[in-house]
Amino acid sequence: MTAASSAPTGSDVRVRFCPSPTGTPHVGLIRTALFNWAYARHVGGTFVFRIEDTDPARDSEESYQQLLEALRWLGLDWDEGVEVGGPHEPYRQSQRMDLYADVARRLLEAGHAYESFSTPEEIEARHRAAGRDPKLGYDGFDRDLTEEQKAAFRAEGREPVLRIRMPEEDVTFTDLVRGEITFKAGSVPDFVIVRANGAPLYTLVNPVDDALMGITHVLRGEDLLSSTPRQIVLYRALLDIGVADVMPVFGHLPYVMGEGNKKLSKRDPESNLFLHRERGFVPEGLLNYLGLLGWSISPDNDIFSKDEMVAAFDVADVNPNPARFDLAKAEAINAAHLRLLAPEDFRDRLVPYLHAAGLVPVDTFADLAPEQQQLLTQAAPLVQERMTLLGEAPGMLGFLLVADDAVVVEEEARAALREEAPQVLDTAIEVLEGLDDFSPQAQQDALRAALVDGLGIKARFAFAPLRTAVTGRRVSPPLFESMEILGKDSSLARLRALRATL
RNA sequence: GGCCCCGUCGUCUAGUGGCCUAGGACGCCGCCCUCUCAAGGCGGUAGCGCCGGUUCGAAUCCGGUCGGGGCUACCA
Repeated sequence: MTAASSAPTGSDVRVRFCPSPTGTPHVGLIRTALFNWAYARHVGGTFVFRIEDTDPARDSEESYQQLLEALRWLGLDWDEGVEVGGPHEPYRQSQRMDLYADVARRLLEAGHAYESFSTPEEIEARHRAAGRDPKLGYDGFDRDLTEEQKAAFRAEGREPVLRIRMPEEDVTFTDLVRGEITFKAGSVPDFVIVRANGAPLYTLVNPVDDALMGITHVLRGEDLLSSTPRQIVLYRALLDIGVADVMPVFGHLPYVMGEGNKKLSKRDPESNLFLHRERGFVPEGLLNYLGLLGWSISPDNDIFSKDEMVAAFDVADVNPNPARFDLAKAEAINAAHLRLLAPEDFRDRLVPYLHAAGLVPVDTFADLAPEQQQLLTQAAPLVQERMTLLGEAPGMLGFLLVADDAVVVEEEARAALREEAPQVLDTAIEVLEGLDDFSPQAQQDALRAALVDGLGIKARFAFAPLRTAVTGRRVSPPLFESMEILGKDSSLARLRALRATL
C-alpha cells in the first residue's frame, strides 16, 4: 500500500504551521515555521497558521500570544489562520469540536473506526497471559465486538474510546526529505482518535484539519515521523468518506539538537526564542541561522536575507540529519547582519536595549530628546562593527549617556593602568586644554606628539589611561571619536577625575 | 524489546561515480593592520564511523556492521 503522491505545485501548494500553545516558543519549532513559510513563499503557495489547542491541561492563552508575537517579530506572515481569518475558519482547534465529533461519527459508521472498551491494564494483562511483550501496545481485542458485548460493557458503566482499524499491510510513503519510507504491517497498533469522554485527540484533529483546509504538503518535525503511517491510514479513511480530497505529501525536518546528543529541550535556555531576542539577536540574524540548520543556500556563502532564502529554498534540499544548535555560530551570523544594517536602522534598534538598561528614558529613537538623538546618531556607527548582539549596547555606549561623575571605572581597566599613568594623564590634560580644534584627528596629532614622541611611550600604552578615564573600560569605541562626542569639557573632567584618584 | 530515522572537519554544511591529494562557514591558532576591542587581509588546524561488494574509478551505488537518535499514551 503506497500513499498517492501527485503533489500539487506552485500556487496550489498549501502548507501549514500548527503548533500547540504550550510553553515558550522553541527555536526548533520556529525553524519548522520558517521552512514552511519559506517553501510557501518560494512556490507562491499558501501558508496557513493553525493552533492545535486540544489539550486544555497544557495549553495556555499566554503561550498562544507568544506564538503570534514570535512569528510577527520574525516577519513570517501567514495568508490564512488565526487573527487574519480565511475560508476555513475557525483556525483554533478548540473552536472546531463539533466538526471533529461529526467526522468521528462518520468514521465509526463507515467502519473505519470502532469502539474499544479495553483499559490499558487489561491490554497488558492479555499480552502477559499470551506470553507476549506487555509493551506491545493495543492488541485489537475490541475490533469485532458484537452489539451484545458492547451493551454488556456499557452496562458495567464503561465508555469506549474510538480506535482506527490499521490495515494488515505495509504502509509506504515518499518523504520529501528522506525518500521512501516503509512501516511494516502490524508494527502500528490500532490507535485512539477519541477519548472515552468524547474529546478528540491529535491523531484525529491534525489530519482532519489538514484535510478540511486542503493542506498539500505536511512539513513538520522528525518527532512526528513515526505517527505518519497512522495519519496516512486515517487520511485514506477521510478520502473514503469524502472529508479529504487529496493525500498530502510529507516532509520530516531534522531535529534541532542541544548540548550532548539530545534534542534541544524546552528547559534549555538556548531553546527559548525570546531569550535570544532579549540578548540582542535581530530577526534577520536569527532567521538566517535557523535557516542554516538542515539547509544551506550555497556552497560558499552562509549569510543571506529572508528574500534570498525564499528565492532559493526547496524542502527537497533539506538535509535529513539532526543539527546541533551552536550559539557561537548563531552569534557570528547575527554580528554579520548587524554590520549589514543601514546606519540609522542599526542606531534605532539600539534604543530598546539602552532603555532596558536605564540609560535612556524611552524605548524608541523617535521619542528621544534631540540631544540624545544626535549623540546616538554619532555614536552608533562607532560600535556597529564591534557588536555581536544588540544587548551589548549598554556596555559599549553607556559612558556617553551618564554624567561625568557617574562614570564607573571598571576594576579590570584600573588594574591595567601602568606606573606612568599619572604623567600621561597630566600631559594629556594640558595638551587637550590648549586645543581649539577638538576633532579626532586634531586630538590624535596633538596627543601623539606629546605622549608618543614627547614622552616616548608606545601608542597603545599612551592612550590606554585616557580610554579608562573617559569610558571607564578597557574596551570601548575609538577614543578620539568618543571624546569628540562627549566634548572637550566633559572629556577633561573625566581625565581629571581619574588623575585625582592616582 | 519492537518499529522508524540518521551517520562528511569540534560544530553547521557543500558534495547525487571521475572536477575531491573533499570546498565554505563558525570555532581555534599564527601573522598583518591597529589608540582598546572589533572589522578587514593572509596563512594554518581538523572530517568522508567500520567491513565487504559493484565499478577502470566511490564520500557518492549495494549489503552488512557499529554508533547515535526518536517513537512505542485516552500528549502533541
